[in-house]
Amino acid sequence: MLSFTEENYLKALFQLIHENRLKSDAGTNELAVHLGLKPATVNDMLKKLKEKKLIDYQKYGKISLTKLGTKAGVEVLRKHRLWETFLYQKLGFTWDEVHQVAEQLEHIQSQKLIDSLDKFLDYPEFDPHGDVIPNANGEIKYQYRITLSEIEVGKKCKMVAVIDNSPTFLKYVIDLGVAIGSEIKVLSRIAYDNMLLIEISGKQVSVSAKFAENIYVICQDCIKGKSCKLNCKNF
Amino acid sequence: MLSFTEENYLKALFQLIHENRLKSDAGTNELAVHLGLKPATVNDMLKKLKEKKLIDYQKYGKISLTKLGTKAGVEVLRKHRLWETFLYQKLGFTWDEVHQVAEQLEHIQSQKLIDSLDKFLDYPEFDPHGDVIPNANGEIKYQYRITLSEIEVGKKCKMVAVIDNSPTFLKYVIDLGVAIGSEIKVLSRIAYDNMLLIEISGKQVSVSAKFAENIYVICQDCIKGKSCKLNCKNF
DNA sequence: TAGTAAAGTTAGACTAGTCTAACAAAAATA
DNA sequence: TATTTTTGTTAGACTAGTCTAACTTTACTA
Repeated sequence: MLSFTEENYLKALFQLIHENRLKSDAGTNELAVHLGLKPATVNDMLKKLKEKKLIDYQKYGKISLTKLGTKAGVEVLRKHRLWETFLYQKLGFTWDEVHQVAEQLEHIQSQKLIDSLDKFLDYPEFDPHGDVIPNANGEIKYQYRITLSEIEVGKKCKMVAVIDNSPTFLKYVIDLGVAIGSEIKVLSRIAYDNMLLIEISGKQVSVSAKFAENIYVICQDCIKGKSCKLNCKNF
Repeated sequence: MLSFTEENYLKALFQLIHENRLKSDAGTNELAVHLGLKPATVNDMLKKLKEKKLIDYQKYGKISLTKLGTKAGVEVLRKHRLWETFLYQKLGFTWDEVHQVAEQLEHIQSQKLIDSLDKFLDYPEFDPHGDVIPNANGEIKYQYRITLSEIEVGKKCKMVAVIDNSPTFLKYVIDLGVAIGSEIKVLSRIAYDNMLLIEISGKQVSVSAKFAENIYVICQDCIKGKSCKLNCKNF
């Protein structure tokens, strides 16, 4: 049985290693930032997780998950996303409210609970932020997708997910009138700082590069089901 | 913000003090037994709870809850019973499975969550074991009731709740074919050890005094809505 | 490639919650 | 009321998880 804390480390590692297509390993400092802890604290826990055969790790080396650790991390992620879906679909929570509560609910220990919840929600594929929900076997059907910042000027795309889950970001997204499923057209890009002028349901808005890097989309070809010319996948 | 542990102590104290009509205060050892901890451990926590003005307590004296402590204890009990109802009604858990999972769920911190859950369940009054669910203001409408062991030979009664929530007890109850709402007739009582011969839906069974003390019922007069001659109330 | 910056590690300390063992007070009872 | 039993308290120790401060290794860059 894993502790609340151990589960958080494994979930974080899984996300850093497997849900970020820019890299495929993790370091102590990076993990510390992700968890909001100090590197020294993380270092202690890494020894413990290695001892328990949940991670592979050598002093001063990079961190990777063992099969066992991966399984545990995915399981927590599955719980998190199922609870988010429950809160959103059944209890009327908004997009930006679900994450914080799911952070607590994901640690409830009961196989029957999570299986029943999955069934109750009719085996959802995506959570309210557009992220894939791992199935009961821990399998994840990743969706092909790129960030809004990678779309060429003049092209259309469809929003499928967000990266940043913070209430601040999500509230801003809602205010802009964008949601999962929205069609977005990139009208122009400012070379200096990569600000974008985009069109959403007829309205034109300027958004920062930071914003565009936190919105996942699928490209025009993917919308139409044509063969995709971009490297339109998560990893 | 109270810790997981503090919440457990306050819930336990509320139950010991207010949901047991035989007594109206609690002691260190008793609380330790209820929580499955050692008296020394409980003693330490009592000092902490007193410091936080959640309990009234003097060295070697009895323990009582302050207004603040009562409020917190009731809130945890409310959460526990709402979650039990959710698991039973929506996720298909059985009577004897809900308690253990609700022990974890009762500590999730989110006012919105519990209010939404209450609404989602259509403001239930009783949990699957027949216990009253405190409302959003912390008010509890206790039901008039006595234990099966107090019913006179020859009289009928109706089961409204169980005291013992352990899976062992609940499975036995199910096996006997009794459930909340069942009519029970007391046919005879053995003077030596207070064993009862009872009739449930036509069948006759012998049950121990211990069993009868863990079943809450309302008497014949209460079923018919007549004035109750027994002291047919919880406290 | 030498020096600096970044990343990672170690040692020592603290808190919350638990325990055991020894002791003290209160209650029960002979 | 004196003695025994029950109940409650204290002191000291342990674990998990966290921190700060000092140090070491690796990576970057001038």
